[in-house]
Amino acid sequence: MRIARYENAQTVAPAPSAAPVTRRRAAKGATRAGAADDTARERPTTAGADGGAGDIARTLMRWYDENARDLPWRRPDASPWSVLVSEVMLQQTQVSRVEPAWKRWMERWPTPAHLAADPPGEAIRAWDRLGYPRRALRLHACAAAIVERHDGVVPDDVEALLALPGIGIYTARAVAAFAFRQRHPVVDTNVRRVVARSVAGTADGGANTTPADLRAVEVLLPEDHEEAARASIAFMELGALICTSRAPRCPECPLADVCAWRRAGFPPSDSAKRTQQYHGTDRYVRGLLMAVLRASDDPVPAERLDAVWPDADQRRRALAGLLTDGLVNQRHDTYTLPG
DNA sequence: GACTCGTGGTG
DNA sequence: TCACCAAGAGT
Repeated sequence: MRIARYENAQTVAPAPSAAPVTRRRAAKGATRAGAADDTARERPTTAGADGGAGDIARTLMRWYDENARDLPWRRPDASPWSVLVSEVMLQQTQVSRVEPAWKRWMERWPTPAHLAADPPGEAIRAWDRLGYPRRALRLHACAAAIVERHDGVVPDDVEALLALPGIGIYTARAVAAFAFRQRHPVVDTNVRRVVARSVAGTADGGANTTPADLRAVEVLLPEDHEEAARASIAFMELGALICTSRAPRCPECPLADVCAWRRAGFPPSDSAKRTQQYHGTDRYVRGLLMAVLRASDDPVPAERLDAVWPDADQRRRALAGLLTDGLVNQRHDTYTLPG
């Protein structure tokens, strides 16, 4: 795990303190020595005293059993295709926004062959406002590749998955682990953060998954494949629910007793946050153009696209980019989603 | 490795 | 309010 840089104190979550409810209990008076920190009582389990790697995974799995969200793509009857779709939708998009879109998507296109049989523009339209519509286009291309290369069956090995459009280092491993219950380190931003804090003692992980990250997580996984798959999703769930980027709930964390970041006094991160404005950017104008095209069943005249944004130069850049990306087709002076 | 690519939730 | 940030991938 790459050692994190330090960010300015402003963006760092305050070192977690006892919640009011724990204060009340403390006021009643804990007499046992060492019981003053009754935040420990709120933790369902604690990691083993030796702090071994296996203990972290097992502690996390026990915590996961009690605290995991009931998400449809995690259910035992979820198909590999449905898991793959969920993973692509979840790339940079919150669970709360993905869930309804995923349900509609799976009802309409229950297999790769169903999706591949429809034009890519329909995938882009159904993607609606999930963001990054190139993901929809790649997911459609992914379905077509699965049909062509794998007889419509989602492949179960990482290398074959990695070769599919829109499937990168994270998603390939996530599908192999969660859909096929294989033993692979699955490293996303949540896992990088959990391991950076609990093991390395730094506030956050790196921006991308490195081979070193994969090795650091691999040694934490149980040997058993099914248990490794459960541990992997438990790491992610802890990062999503407890060990969050902004306001971690350390008093509720099952790893609090072994957390290196906590032991070190919650040293801040110095990772430079890049100021990202959205409104008025080329990306924003792309979004405006795509919204018009998604909403129309007929070819859209250029004048209608011209109306979405006053800056003609910016409009032209955005539209050119969309054409280059294959998200938009041009016919004479009209535009459509790709057919 | 830095940069691009949407949209909305949140503290 | 507003800056951060959310299960990354591709170039």
